[in-house]
Amino acid sequence: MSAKHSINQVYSMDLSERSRKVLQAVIDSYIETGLPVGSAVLVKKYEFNLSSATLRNIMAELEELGYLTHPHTSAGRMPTDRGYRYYIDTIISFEREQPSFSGELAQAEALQSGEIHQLMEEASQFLARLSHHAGVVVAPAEPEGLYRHIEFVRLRGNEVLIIFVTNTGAVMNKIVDMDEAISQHDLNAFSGYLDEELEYRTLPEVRQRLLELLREEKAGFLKLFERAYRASQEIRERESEKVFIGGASQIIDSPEFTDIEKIRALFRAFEDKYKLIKLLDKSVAAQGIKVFIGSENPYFEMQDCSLVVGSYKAGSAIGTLGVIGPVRMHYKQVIQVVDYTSRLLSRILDERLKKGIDR
Amino acid sequence: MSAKHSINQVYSMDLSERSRKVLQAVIDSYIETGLPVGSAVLVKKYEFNLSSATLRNIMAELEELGYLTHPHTSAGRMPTDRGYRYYIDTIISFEREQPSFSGELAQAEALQSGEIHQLMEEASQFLARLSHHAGVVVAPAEPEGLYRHIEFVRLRGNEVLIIFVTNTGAVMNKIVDMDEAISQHDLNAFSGYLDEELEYRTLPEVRQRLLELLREEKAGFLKLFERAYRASQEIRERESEKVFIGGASQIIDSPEFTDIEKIRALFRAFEDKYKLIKLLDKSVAAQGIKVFIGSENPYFEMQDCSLVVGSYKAGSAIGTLGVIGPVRMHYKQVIQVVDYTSRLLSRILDERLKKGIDR
DNA sequence: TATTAGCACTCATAAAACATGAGTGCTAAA
DNA sequence: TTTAGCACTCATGTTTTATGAGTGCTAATA
Repeated sequence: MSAKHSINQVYSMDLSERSRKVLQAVIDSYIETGLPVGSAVLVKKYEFNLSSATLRNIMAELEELGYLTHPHTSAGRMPTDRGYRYYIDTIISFEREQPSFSGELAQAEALQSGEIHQLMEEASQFLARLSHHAGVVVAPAEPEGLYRHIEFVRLRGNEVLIIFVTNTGAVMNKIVDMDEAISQHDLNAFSGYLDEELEYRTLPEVRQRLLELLREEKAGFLKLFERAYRASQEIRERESEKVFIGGASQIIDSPEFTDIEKIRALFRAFEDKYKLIKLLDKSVAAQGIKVFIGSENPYFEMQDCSLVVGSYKAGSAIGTLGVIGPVRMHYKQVIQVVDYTSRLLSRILDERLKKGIDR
Repeated sequence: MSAKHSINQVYSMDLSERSRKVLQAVIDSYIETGLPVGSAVLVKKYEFNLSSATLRNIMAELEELGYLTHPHTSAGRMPTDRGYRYYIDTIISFEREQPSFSGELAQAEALQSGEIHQLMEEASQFLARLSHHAGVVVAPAEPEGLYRHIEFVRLRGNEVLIIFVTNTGAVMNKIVDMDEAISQHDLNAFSGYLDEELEYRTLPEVRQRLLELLREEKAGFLKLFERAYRASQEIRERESEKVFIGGASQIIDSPEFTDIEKIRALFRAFEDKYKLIKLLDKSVAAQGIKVFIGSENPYFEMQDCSLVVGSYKAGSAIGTLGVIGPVRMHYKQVIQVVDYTSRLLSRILDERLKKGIDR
């Protein structure tokens, strides 16, 4: 599914079928147990018709190629980041249908009626529950939907509350300070004017049009235009900052995080939402799922973690979501969960969107 | 400041001035270093003109009374929860003015213009930063402010978006499904009607009045009334569920939490926002700061923590806020921080409120 | 009577010594 | 090319052995 990291490494040829099977067995076993895998274990658990000595030779080979390591001489083998990479890129395969999730699906569908941010919050918990790791959902930079209505409410002489509404029912608001008092009557007139002017536009178009109108305007609502435009900018920034993290405590459950220092660093990173956003947003270039394994991770606070990222679309806007967990995670399952959730979320948002289209 | 736990214990009399000083010294030293305090340390660090032997006798006495313990025979003394309780109730004193915070104050003031939830989010981080523990802010069960405006936006035939606005600029919204189509024109008429009917009422009054109007209503807007009322209920529940936790990772820094199990339990508890709300809300009976020390804590997941809780008022509504940290915390400082923040937050909200009053 | 010096005793903690066994790499035979 | 065999390594766990901080108690002292 991911390509970036495999593109300039042609490793599919330099491994015999047998070696690949051994690598898979080692990784499978290690993912399952968390214990370094010795040659004897391979003989017992898997059906190679080979002796432990032969398997030792093969593993030594795989180690030379950088796919496995040794914690120390007398220990079994465990995968390196590179080993995991190979495993994901060329060994395991994915099926789309996930009948095992269907029980949980009903619950997710129930979200449909909720508020959009609540939906994302619950989606992050959904990810966490299914993956047994931390789930993250980042709201799209641009809220979904088309312009539907703008309302100005005068709070006090100079303070005016601006409310934007999209046809999907998203509500965004901002208090602005006008330099001079404006009557509610004038505000209503302006609102009506904008409703006609901006109807059915996407939000980027709205901002664009506001800017044009602002420039055309000779007098009258000049100040109001200017404030509305600025508000639309600020709202956009504010909305795009929303991150939802579910099941962060699951991280602690992983036996790999015995080291308090690592846990601390990780939770610090979780608190720095801005970084998280950048991390996820940067990660997702196109469609599909992308996996970052340990050291591949752009943020070094997270180099003990792996990251499985996907995207979902809300109309024209694109949001990101993913799972953060230890490097030793059940990639196949997690990738399927992320894939499933991203499509689920897209579908739910799509339905909301469709509802709004013919108002 | 707190009384609950000291009311039925008359311990102020049964301790000599000297014993009290020793208890204070032990607790001070323990809070500072985290190490059990031996008699020799007391001689060195504090100016009792007593030998270590005498201090040993006094400490043995304090132990008998239940204020101190021994981890083992050959270790120094450390406070029990009861010891901390005595310490807080009758030994330390608090000053209101906190010049050391003033540097941070400016930053907090800057919050004033932000959205209310962002304000609370930042307040939780403010608490965390100043206390070096986790900071929690719970939104008031009832949003501040008075009725200002209601807006109905038709999204699609049967779906209507209801937006409530208070005179403080709080915006709450909810999508409802009408059984039959209603024109935007009718919705506007209804909105105008409600604006006249509900102006300047508090939100509980609004709900009350809506219910009355609903009963009086023979026909016409009956269904709309009913939906508006139900929306107001649901919004209330939703709004009251907001909890903001800042600096949760600070918890991990405390050397007391070496035990991964404890950390995990705690973070689980943090994720269960509903419980947190109950915890804080139940804790604050009246004005003032309340302290829960270790086992005094109503939730056993948190019996290794202490809790310093305060309240703030937003108009007629009351919200809670506090700090959660290890039992060995710098109570004096933390109490001052919570006290300070609660008054700061009240003041900021009050100013917002005043602005709204003469619209 | 209150305080203190002195001393035997306790026990957590750290270091050292030792045993165990899982798992390896290598060699030589099959 | 595979495998049996064996010496070797080294993390992990256990036992042993100091070390010393800190106590409680007793008897001397002010």
